[in-house]
Amino acid sequence: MRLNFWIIMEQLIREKIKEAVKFLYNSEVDINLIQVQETRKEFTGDYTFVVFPLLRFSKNTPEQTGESIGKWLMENFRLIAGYNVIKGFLNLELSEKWWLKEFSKSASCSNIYEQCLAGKPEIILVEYSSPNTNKPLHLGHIRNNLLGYSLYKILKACGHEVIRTNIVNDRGIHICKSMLAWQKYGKGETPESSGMKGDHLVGKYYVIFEQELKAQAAAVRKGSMSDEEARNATPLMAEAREMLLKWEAGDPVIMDLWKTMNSWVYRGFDETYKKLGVDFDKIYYESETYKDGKEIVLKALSDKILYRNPDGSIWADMTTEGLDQKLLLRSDGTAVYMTQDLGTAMLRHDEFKFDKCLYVVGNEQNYHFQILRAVMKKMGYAWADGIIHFSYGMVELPEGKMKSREGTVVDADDLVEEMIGTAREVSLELGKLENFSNSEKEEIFRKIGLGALKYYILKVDPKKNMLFNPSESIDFNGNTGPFIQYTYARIRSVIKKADSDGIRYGIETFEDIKPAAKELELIKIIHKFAQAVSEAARSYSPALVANFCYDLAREYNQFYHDYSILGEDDPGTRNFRIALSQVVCKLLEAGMDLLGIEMPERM
RNA sequence: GGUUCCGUAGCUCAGUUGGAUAGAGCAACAGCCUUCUAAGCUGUGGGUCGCGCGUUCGAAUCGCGCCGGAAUCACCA
Repeated sequence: MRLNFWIIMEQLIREKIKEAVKFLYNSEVDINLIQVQETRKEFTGDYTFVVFPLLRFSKNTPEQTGESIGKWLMENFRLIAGYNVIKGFLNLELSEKWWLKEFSKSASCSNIYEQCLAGKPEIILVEYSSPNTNKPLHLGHIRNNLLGYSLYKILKACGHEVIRTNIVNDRGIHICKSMLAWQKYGKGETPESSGMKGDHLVGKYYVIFEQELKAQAAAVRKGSMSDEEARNATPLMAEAREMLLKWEAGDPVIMDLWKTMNSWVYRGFDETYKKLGVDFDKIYYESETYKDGKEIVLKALSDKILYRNPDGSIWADMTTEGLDQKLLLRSDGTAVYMTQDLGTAMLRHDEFKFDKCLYVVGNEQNYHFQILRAVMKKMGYAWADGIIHFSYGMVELPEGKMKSREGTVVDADDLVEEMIGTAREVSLELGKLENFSNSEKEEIFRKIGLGALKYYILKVDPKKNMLFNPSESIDFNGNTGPFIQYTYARIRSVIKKADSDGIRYGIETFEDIKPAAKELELIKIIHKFAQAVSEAARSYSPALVANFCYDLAREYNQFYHDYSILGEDDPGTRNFRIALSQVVCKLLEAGMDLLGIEMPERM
């Protein structure tokens, strides 16, 4: 198995330098002192050796030391074709022939991810999406879904067995709120009768509940009552609590309503998931897992790992781990959020025996997951080490956080439609798709609109909060999804023309080619693909893949602009350029696929 | 107040385990379509990497202290 050769090469060079130091200065040097890195673009060379740490062995100036080592490498390491020393930096050049050979090897390699395989394959669960069934998905969920799906793709590309899961939060007081509002004010409205998407319809009644509650709270409010107290004192809230009790008791009327309204929501969610292109292997429902959680808690209580308060509530004392006391079961015996997460984790481990379980959940829940892992470890489940909270940042609007109560949420469906609409507008204005049918055009608009949205979100470092300004629409130029898609479509078009012109091309050894600077540059970037993907898998960051795709596309566009491909007279050079284009095309498609972005063949 | 995360160009963001003169895009300005797609390419301007101190040959990157922003500290999820 061939690993990433930038890294292998680096290792090789370091070993050679160790040899050089032994020969030249008669000292055994710790290999970790030998720093080799990629040469910065503005200097000539491929790898740079930083000589400063070795000065104490050479007892010479940085320049002299670099010069001596460079000379020795030239004579004793045939892959090095040249070197130069600038200040304390020794830049080493690999031979062009070597690069060309590597290029033809990768170009003819059938498994594009071959070099991404690193480390031993693991079983990894990825939990993402995790919606509530009382309101539709919004921009925050979009970031969650895209990150989760992309992580799945990236980890899988690196050879892991990855299972996508979703936990649906389908029980609790918030669900009862929308049910109650529908019961009281809904007049039997259904998705069919209203023409609304199921999740939006249910979300509408959740909002109605909140409005009604606010009005009632204002009416009952007296004296020094806090907002919270006033809300809890309303008749409406009392009704909601009563409904929750009935739900837990399995009241047939309530269960029926619950199932009906949930089914509306699921149909709505499915539509949104489908549009976003995300999918799951296994869906868990909180209404089914919270009971397992209770059992785990009760067992731990009898094992004296937990303790019971006089009021009957059950707690974990996490102060020894530097955390707080944590409630795991209410005094009335009902489950809290943590309870169901314990149950779900256990179920998942029983079912899949995962090495890692990745929770794609916003950074607002950092504390929750810290506790979850610590509690499970305290209970003696060693595999809890595999619980990893993939914590991502919030999507903020110019006026701050999105708040459903204040109506400042950006709805997922609306946003997707808007993006496709903008793609349509821009595309029609450019007028490049005239001989396409309407359905073909719509398919292209969809890919571009979604590509713009997905790339916009995934190119940002996941752990950072990001800003979305709805009044400035997402760009289609520059460092964007459509730019990369455009580059791809352009290459497709070149290859199509080569075919229709009857030009013969293929992957050869390219031994006689004298590559131009831009072409060599392209070859080098191409070979960073594996590095970007495996690094993205290691650090859980789709952004690395996104930024790699952009670099590659930009480099190709410059190359495309500077050189003629099909117009080139020399067949060997022409063939080489077509091969370069083909490989870039393949890598862009693969890289964007890791982000869940589809590529249009024309645009 | 405790804990965690963030602070890089007017705006949105990159910046590998510390390394050379800090990188893109957007916005502004100036060029380039009779030739494989101009959703592109080229150029110009724009920076005290929040502030200070320290660690060292070398700091946007590591440590400490401030300043500013966010999240969290529920018998909510």
